[in-house]
Amino acid sequence: MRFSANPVTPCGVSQDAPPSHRPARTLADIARLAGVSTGTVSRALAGSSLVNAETRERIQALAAAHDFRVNQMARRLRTQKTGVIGVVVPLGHERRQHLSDPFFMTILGHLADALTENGYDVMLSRVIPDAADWLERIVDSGMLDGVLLIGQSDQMAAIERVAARYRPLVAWGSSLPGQVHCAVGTENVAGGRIAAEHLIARGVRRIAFLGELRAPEIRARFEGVCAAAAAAGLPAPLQLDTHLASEMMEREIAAHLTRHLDRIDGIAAGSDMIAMTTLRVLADQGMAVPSDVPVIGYDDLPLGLQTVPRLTTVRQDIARGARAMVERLFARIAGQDAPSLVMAPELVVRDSA
Amino acid sequence: MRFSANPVTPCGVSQDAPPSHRPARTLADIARLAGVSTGTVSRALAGSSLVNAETRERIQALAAAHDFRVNQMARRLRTQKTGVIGVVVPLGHERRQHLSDPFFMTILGHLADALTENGYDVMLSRVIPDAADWLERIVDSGMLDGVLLIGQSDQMAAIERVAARYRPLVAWGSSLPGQVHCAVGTENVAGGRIAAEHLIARGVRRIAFLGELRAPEIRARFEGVCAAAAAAGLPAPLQLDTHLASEMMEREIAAHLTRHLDRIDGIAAGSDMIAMTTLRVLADQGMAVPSDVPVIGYDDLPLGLQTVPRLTTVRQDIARGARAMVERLFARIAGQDAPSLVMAPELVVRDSA
DNA sequence: TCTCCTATTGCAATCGATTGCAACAAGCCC
DNA sequence: GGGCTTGTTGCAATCGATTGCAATAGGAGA
Repeated sequence: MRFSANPVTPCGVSQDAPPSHRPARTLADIARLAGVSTGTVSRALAGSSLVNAETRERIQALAAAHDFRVNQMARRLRTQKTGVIGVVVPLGHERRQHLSDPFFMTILGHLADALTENGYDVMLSRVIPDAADWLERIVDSGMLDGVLLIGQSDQMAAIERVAARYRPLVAWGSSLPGQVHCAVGTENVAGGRIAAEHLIARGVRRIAFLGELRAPEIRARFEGVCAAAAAAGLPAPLQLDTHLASEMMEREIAAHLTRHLDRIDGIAAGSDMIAMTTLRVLADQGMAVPSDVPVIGYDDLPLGLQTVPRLTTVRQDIARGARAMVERLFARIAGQDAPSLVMAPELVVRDSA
Repeated sequence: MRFSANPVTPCGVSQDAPPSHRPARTLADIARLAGVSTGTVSRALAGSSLVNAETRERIQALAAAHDFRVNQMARRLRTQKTGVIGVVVPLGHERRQHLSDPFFMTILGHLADALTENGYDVMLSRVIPDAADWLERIVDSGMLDGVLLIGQSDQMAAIERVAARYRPLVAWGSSLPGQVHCAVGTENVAGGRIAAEHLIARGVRRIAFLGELRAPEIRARFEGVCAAAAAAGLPAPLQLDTHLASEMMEREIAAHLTRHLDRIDGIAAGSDMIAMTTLRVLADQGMAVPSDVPVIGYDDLPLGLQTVPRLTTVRQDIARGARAMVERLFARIAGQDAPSLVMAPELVVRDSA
């Protein structure tokens, strides 16, 4: 805690000096005090060179003394720029998935960093797309200069519809051929293939894939896993639905494994969170990873470094993806065009497979 | 993915029917179309009983057909209610701590849920309090109906100063005697004592505390640990600074443990994230938990269920805390008074201690 | 038929800033 | 001294909605 030399109150907290005058709420208040018009005050506070340097400083001092700050609502209405970017998490399938899902949070953190560094505020919405026009409501609210979507969920149709007329919109997720909206993501089919090939190289022959297929990303990863298995002449992988809501995930995986563990010898998880939960369940069941059954994840969350054993996974460069999303969004706000980005996934071999 | 029966484009996405008319942007557009005044349109869209049911429906239909949505900026300027709550993460010490810290994210998720359920939007700010008036800028921006602070960091003075005049402000964190701002948190001294007592009951005699003391919460937990040790006639615990930025944490803990492991026989961590990283480091160093050295965390994050061994910890009921913060904030927005809340921490015994 | 009441609707002020344009003074040159 | 530039400042429209009050029409009641 920082203690200053000021008098200290009973709670052990120093009080900075209060402003000596009563606060002013509007430009007009300051204008009256300074004996000028509101226009001049507005220009002075904006640092415009149109106003005399002396008056400008006098007005700024006055504003500071009355700790005046311009009303952003009014300013933004007038200038038609809000300085706010919406970061939206659509939970189409998986309504129970919590906002605290580590993948969301990792990418949200990077997005928030990039946006605040550029002077934008972040408006966070976790929406359950009940109404068909959920995205229209967001983009047409007049509150936002642009929108970033974390994941497409099962809302491709709604996103495409809006993107056709609303430019400053960028999504994290898949780019399908012919898609009009700008998306940043990794090549999920290739990623799935890489994961499976790694398992196969370790001698796995009967792969289980944990994850459900309604989200396009997860479905693509599964397709990659299937392709690799087919190419190696192995039987088709066993696909086991796994919901992302953390409360249910552990029970569900445990049930899957007790039922199917004798029929498989390696696990490709649809995400790192699924993989981490799987490690936990396997430990409970007395199975050793990777010697009894190797496990590979997908995402490369920082948390994967903390597990025992450390998670082998397929890396999506989330930090780079977030930067790319913000770059593309700014380009689109500036009226330029910005194409989708598909990043190559990368195998990260640690200890679990 | 949901496929509808509509014609399908090459990207495999169905196109919903576009609106048949060109979109209307303002109330005045709709008013012209309907042959009424903007006032009537405004009332009609608000569902006011002042306008004839027939006209009301006609206007609503018109608005829907031209997919019109009222400009929130203008509406909010006029009504002086923004419908937005700021959720602010001050990073005073620990500037490098990332927004993706699981504790932040867990509480943020709960706050966001509670706020959106009540029809509020969430504006997220991660601020590094360089300027002395960082909080004034936020509360006086005119964009927010209220502010929730996640953690007080080392900014007690700034928070107290603003809280003295700005009512709708609630913080997560400590309540010090005489404090004017409303805080919701747990009794950290008691929590620290509980943790240490549990270790001591397991036979630990030389406790190490991992965490740095600039944040008031962590400091209080350490005081509790010290009190318990003193009460049991044990030597003073060894306090080891641990930064919260995840990149540094593992290296730092590893360095601490190689230096001091022979002098301690039990570890109380300042937070669950520190505890989880400690488990990971101990596994690397070939130490068994809890038989060689027990480890206890603090927070009870959902992630603690996923570690091997499962984390023994001191529970803060984050969900309840988040609900309490939102309740108190709403009370304050409504002009009522709302006192601070100090919740009792609770020991959660799992496998790590 | 006249008055009064009620159900609708329009008018215009208002929220608090920004900004193009006009106005004005001082200074300069010829 | 008149015309012109330059540097400042004020005026007033504007952003897009909300809302108190006035105005109107039509019907009911006496």
